[in-house]
Amino acid sequence: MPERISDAEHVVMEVLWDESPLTAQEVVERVPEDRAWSANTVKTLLGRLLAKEAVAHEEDGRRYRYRPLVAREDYVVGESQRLIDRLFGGSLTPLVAHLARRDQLSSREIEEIESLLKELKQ
Amino acid sequence: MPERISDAEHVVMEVLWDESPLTAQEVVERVPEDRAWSANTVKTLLGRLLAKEAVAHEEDGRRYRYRPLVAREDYVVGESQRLIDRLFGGSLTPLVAHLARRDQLSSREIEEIESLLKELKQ
DNA sequence: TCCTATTGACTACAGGTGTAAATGGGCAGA
DNA sequence: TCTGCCCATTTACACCTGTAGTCAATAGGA
Repeated sequence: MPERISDAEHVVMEVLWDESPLTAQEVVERVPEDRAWSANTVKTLLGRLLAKEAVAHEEDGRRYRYRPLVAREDYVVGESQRLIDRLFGGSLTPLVAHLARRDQLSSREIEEIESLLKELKQ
Repeated sequence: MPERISDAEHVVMEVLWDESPLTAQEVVERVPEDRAWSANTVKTLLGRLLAKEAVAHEEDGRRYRYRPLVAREDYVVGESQRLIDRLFGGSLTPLVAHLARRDQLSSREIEEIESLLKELKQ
């Protein structure tokens, strides 16, 4: 059972999911600018992710290269399910209904979802 | 800009969304049993929700009656959007795709969503 | 009138989180 | 060999969160 990944840690995970393995320095460089984190902050987060066994590191000379242990897919599904359980009694339909009604769905999106569903029915 | 409502606070909000206004004691009685909170815990949460202006209270004799200031609809849409922004670049389609592929969608749900979308297209 | 139960306010406290500075070991250049 | 730099680890610290105990006021019963 992997421990929960916090918001800040998630940002680091996204970097590693996008490309890995990376050194701490490389992660620092790839963190979105709007975060404006110091290198130390990123290293702290990497350390915590190591402790949570969400990433692993392998030695590479005198540095480490980090790579994810948790699949993005699993994280994403887990978080989504958590939200849906908490807010919609576990069913996806009301979420779609909510967002759709709030005009969050363009007709392009509607069609995308429709064709997705058509595939699934087969 | 309302402050973020924590998980535990959200449980209290659900009670008040379901029925309000309620006294602190009544909220305590309606909190789901699996939480097993002491009355003090619930009162602390109510106090924090007051501070965050997520609920208001009006005097009623020597007690207060609490009622939500934040609409459930707003909270739900806000949290959903937050997740979708964080994980899916703001678009709902990949969320549906993910959950659907992971077999989270029964054929009944698929049909519900389909008919929902059909309505929206009109 | 005095005691007790109730109620809201205040305080507590450990663990998580966001953010980072201090520290210590090794390597490369002077 | 000394010195500064780079890297990972350790420590720090304030704030949030979950969970609850204590206190003071008050109202109702004895």
